[in-house]
Amino acid sequence: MIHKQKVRRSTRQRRLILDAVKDSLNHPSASDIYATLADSGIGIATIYRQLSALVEDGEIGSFEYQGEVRYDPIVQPHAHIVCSKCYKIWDVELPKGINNLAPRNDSFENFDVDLTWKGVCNDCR
Amino acid sequence: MIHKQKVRRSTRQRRLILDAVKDSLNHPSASDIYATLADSGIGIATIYRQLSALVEDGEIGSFEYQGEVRYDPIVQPHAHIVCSKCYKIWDVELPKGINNLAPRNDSFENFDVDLTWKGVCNDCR
DNA sequence: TCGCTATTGATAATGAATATCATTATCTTT
DNA sequence: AAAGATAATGATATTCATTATCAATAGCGA
Repeated sequence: MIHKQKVRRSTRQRRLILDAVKDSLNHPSASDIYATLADSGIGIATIYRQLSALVEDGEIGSFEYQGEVRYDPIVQPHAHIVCSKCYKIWDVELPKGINNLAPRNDSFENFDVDLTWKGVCNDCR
Repeated sequence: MIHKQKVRRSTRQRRLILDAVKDSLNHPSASDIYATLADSGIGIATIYRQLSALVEDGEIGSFEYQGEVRYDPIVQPHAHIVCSKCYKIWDVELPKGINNLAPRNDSFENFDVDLTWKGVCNDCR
């Protein structure tokens, strides 16, 4: 065998963190999740560790924005639109056929796209 | 008058930092530029301050990647393609007509797009 | 229940970026 | 060219997000 697959255990902490992300609406950061689960007694290190693990396991999505990692209950590919004033984030769908527009050639195999529209939202105008 | 426009002064440090970014090929971070200009005696705080100022003035571009801000000699809109293994970055052109695919509606005015393709480059396979 | 080891929580450590502040250098006006 | 106003600098302290360390705990298979 090449790789001993490390078994992922189901812990109270992991279940709570996954639920918190799945129930979220605002693309929370690690410290947002920590705040949400404040009365659970979960340590901040565990928050970071499990969020990374959940992303690695494909249970949640992630992207970086404004100097921190944001987590996303939606794992299906989609785009974001952000306000340059208030920094709020919305989900929007990826343009149809975007993958046909990828710079496909022999030397690069692409399998993912990160797309963010930037503008000023209604509230900020 | 509404705003007293603060005049930007031309300093030796600003010129060197701008030149370093303009001459760069690898989307350098602030500490990359600091290393490049090591024997100039420029302090790290000035590196950060001027890089931000240059972006604000539209002299250079910037984007965040892997937990740090990267600077870009190209200010014209373009996309990036990154390798998920070695984390190298290449410039690619934006798909033609990408702006027509923006989710344009009354409540949001968008004027910029951030597009990154992710995959595995030739060297990493 | 036992034993192995993945996971946790507290906390130290790292790294990027910003704030502070006395000193220096630019630029405009004389 | 000199003076005055103030933007910019450099050293360094500080903040903030994230990761590393490690002894103690708790899943899970035998």
